[in-house]
Amino acid sequence: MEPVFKALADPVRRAILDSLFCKGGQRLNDLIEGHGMSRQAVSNHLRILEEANLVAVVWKGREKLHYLNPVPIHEIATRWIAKFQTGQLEALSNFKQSLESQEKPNHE
Amino acid sequence: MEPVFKALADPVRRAILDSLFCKGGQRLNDLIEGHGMSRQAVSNHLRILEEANLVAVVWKGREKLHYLNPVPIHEIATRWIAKFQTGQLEALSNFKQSLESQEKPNHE
DNA sequence: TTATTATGCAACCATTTGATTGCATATTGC
DNA sequence: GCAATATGCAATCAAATGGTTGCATAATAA
Repeated sequence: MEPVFKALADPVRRAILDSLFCKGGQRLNDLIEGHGMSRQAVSNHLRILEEANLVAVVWKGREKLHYLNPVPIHEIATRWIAKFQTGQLEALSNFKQSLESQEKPNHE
Repeated sequence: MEPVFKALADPVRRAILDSLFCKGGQRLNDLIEGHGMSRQAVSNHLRILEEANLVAVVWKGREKLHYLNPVPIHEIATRWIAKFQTGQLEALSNFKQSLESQEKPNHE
């Protein structure tokens, strides 16, 4: 889970995921276009995405085809974010309670 | 949105969010316990969480009370993650298609 | 075979990040 | 007022990050 959060923290990597979402099976050279950076820079980002299992690769001869793997994102959504969603009312309740008592502090 | 992703990338900050989810209104000194780091280190993390609007604060005298704000997490879920969820079948389709044609490359 | 294409690996560098320490400010309680 | 408490600000430093360049390897194409 940790590598997924780290991988998603970079806007270039999120853009790569967007690109792979729209069109799967792109090669490294395909993904370079539109990011204004060197091949190695994009390659490094792809490595981080692969290590987080966000991108799956298929070698076809000398070409490395990249595909978005949506599973880790789904897990973030269900295992981590969902927790805060269900508790949303409770958290807001905590917050509002404090606002109400804000004007008379230390009234014990 | 960018500051939210950055803020969520650090495990200490996610632990702080967990703690505030369980118990809202904690002070800085409360949040220090259990992380094994200095007050300033926790304070820096809290600043990043505040800048990402993930944590709301209420001053009460000399005490700064911290509350989880679940809204940015909800926005990540609906505006960013949801996109990949709806396209999950399509992404998997892309991936499987490539696996099927993997054994006979360059057959055009 | 030879040139071209697609990619990986390694070294290097600048910037950012995460943490610590020391000092300053403001509020509370005696 | 004065000590203790709660926090912020600034300087410093090590480590991680993001990028570039140069060279190496492997597969395709002429």
